[in-house]
Amino acid sequence: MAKKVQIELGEAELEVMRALWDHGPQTVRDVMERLHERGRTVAYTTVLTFLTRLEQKGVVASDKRDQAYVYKSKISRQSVTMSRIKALVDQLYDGAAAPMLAQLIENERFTPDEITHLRKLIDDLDSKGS
Amino acid sequence: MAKKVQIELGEAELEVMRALWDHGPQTVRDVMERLHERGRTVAYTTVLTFLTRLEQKGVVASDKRDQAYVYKSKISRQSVTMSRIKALVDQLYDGAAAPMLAQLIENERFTPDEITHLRKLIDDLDSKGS
DNA sequence: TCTTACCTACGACAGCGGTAGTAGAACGCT
DNA sequence: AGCGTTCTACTACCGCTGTCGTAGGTAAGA
Repeated sequence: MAKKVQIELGEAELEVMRALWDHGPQTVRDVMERLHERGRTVAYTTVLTFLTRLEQKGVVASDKRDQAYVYKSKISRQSVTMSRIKALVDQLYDGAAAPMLAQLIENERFTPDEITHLRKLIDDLDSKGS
Repeated sequence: MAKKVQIELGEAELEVMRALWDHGPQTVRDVMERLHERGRTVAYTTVLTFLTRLEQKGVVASDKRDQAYVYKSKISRQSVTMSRIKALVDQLYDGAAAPMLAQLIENERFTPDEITHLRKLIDDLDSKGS
């Protein structure tokens, strides 16, 4: 379970990953359309560049099918999220997650349902123990 | 209280901000020493560049005292944290904080004390309401 | 006064990420 | 066979960030 030392993804690259996470393996053209839907109207070759770089970084894989390559994500959204949060917590709180979590809880607005859900998550922590 | 639309800080810049947050207003040399203590052995002029850029970005202020300028942060650690988290949540979860929070709670290890504290925070949300 | 030490201003450079153009291969239609 | 469409490979460029070096000011000691 060796974690990549760092999964370094830019903002646009992340949106490409999202397209793959949300809609499964796709061609360059597919991904481009997803990005356009989300308001990022980039050129076809730009998307190609993104995917090529992501493949070099080892976070997506491609295989030729019919005319075009189909790209799929090799990493989970969760691993990226956690990696990012970890970086954040390290950079701002020396790795202590609790204070950041506290701040997050205090500053965000949650619906009653969400609150109930969060409480349940916290409760579950007890039984699990550290 | 209009927040900057975006507080865009690099990783090294963030460490400079931390030095200012943790130890108050300081000279270039002071900040450099803080960075060295934290294992970032950068040159004096590099720190100077950081502080100059941060001032251009409007997040630190300087005033001349004796020989050297003393720099101080103009923004709070909290605002930066929230801004970063917001970016993260937007980028990965379309702005829905709860799912990310949930993932964070599930993946991090907390001490019993921290759990108690977190529970209290959640409880307080109820009384406060949205 | 000359030297030394420290400070700031300015310029430079490389790597990365976002963005795209062009060239050339491959496929299909006429 | 020739043409248009589509795909990939390559190259390029700009702005930002991390990193310094050099040059020139100024204060303080020899």
